[in-house]
Amino acid sequence: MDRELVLAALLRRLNTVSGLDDADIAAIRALPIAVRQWEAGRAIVADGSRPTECCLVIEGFCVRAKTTVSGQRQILSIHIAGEIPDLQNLHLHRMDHDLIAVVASTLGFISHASLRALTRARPNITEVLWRDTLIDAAIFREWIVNVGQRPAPSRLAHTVVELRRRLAITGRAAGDTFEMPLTQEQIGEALGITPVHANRIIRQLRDERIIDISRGRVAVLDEAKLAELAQFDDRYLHQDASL
Amino acid sequence: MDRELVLAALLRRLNTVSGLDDADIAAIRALPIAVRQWEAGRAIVADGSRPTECCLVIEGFCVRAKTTVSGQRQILSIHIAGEIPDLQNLHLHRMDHDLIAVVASTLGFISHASLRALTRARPNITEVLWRDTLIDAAIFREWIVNVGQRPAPSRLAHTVVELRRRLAITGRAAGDTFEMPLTQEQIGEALGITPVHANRIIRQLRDERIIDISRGRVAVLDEAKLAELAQFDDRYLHQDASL
DNA sequence: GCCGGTTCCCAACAAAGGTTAAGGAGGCGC
DNA sequence: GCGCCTCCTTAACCTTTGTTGGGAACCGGC
Repeated sequence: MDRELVLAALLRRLNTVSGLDDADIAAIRALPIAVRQWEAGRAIVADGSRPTECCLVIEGFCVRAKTTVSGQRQILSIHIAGEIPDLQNLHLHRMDHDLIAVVASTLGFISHASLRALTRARPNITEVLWRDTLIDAAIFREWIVNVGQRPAPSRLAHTVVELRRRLAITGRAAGDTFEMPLTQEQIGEALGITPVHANRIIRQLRDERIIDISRGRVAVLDEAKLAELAQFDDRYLHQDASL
Repeated sequence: MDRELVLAALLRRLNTVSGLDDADIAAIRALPIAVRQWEAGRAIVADGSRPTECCLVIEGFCVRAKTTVSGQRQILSIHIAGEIPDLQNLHLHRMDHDLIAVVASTLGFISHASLRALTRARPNITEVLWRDTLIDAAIFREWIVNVGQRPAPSRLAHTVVELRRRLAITGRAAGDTFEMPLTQEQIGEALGITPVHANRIIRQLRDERIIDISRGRVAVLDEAKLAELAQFDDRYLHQDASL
């Protein structure tokens, strides 16, 4: 297993606050992680459940989503390798949304018990994990702005730029194309629009030669126009603790 | 000052996880809090700033909001007495949105230094504060669903029911009416619609005798129809740690 | 290679929400 | 009491997005 690679991705993300010493890093490396393969479309943690472990994305893509009483689904976030999308369960106990693998993925499961032991023993790690959940919340805030204020083409552009930026940190968005394995229906669920309208704006941005989204990949055709549309300000990602 | 009352509200909120012992409570009570009056409309913490203290709402109403490059504003959350709307700054350092008092308010400021000392000394308190920020994030998630999936009248209904529920916990929403001191423009900013459309749906819900919003107060006229519209499921508030 | 499902694509029409513009009510300072 | 300012209110018109219904392309399983 490329356990080393996974831990490296996780540690790089956590370490943006540069508060981890060697002993902290060793303790994280020593965490027992159960690696499992997950098939596309299968729920990892279901709304209403009370999980006893957290899920580290090793390879693949996951989304968090809520379904309303009337059956509409809203995607809340997209998660990539190196992230722990259900870290909040360490203190919230009951899921208020679903966590789903959108493509076949490799996942690592870490028991709450071992994470709690870690945070009790090492305050540095507690702060770093806490910070991680705070960045998660910052991304939710920007997602609210996206869905609440931007017209659909800008919404799509912003989401694409955010994902690209996050993938780039782990070296997965080199060049002008990167993976975004969502169907048009799922893109609609993320942006708060219908699949028909998602198709319309994807086509529109393709016709305007700004981005081309097809078969789970995004190709950036015009960097400048994309930036213009997305109005992306990366401060909310809190990548650099010194800024 | 009714410092006792304030601390009681704060402790009740934090204590939903029932993880605080007497020594923890004593330590929180011993926190140095600088009480200040704030005028309506004035920013408490501005986007881009690097605060050195957290703000406890003692009396009044605050909102968090983001302004896009093109000048549109989205309200992200509404905060009431007993809450600490900028607790995330303890680990994020730089604000990615504004915190604003929407009416004249009494605020208590607690230095990051004293909060950090507290969390370093008392792991229970760390977990409780961490949990508080996680509930904050859970409310953001529901806000995304609200803005992304519900039609405008349901959006308004949901927001009203959520605020009412949270006010009720602190005994501020007894009976059929409660305070919601937002202008129609601000209601629009919270729901992701224009002030004109906000006015339209407020009028509509008034005409249909469901709720009456005027002069900063909400009167619930028809409990059943309101519930029907809002489709409110309070699980996301995580009020009871045992569920 | 064929078949059945999913995904993508598209057009016509309907509905929700945005824009512009303007008048009226209420509160506050002088 | 007057004037100013903010907030509320409304109408007419326009744009974006949703709905319905269909067909084409792709993919995995047999």
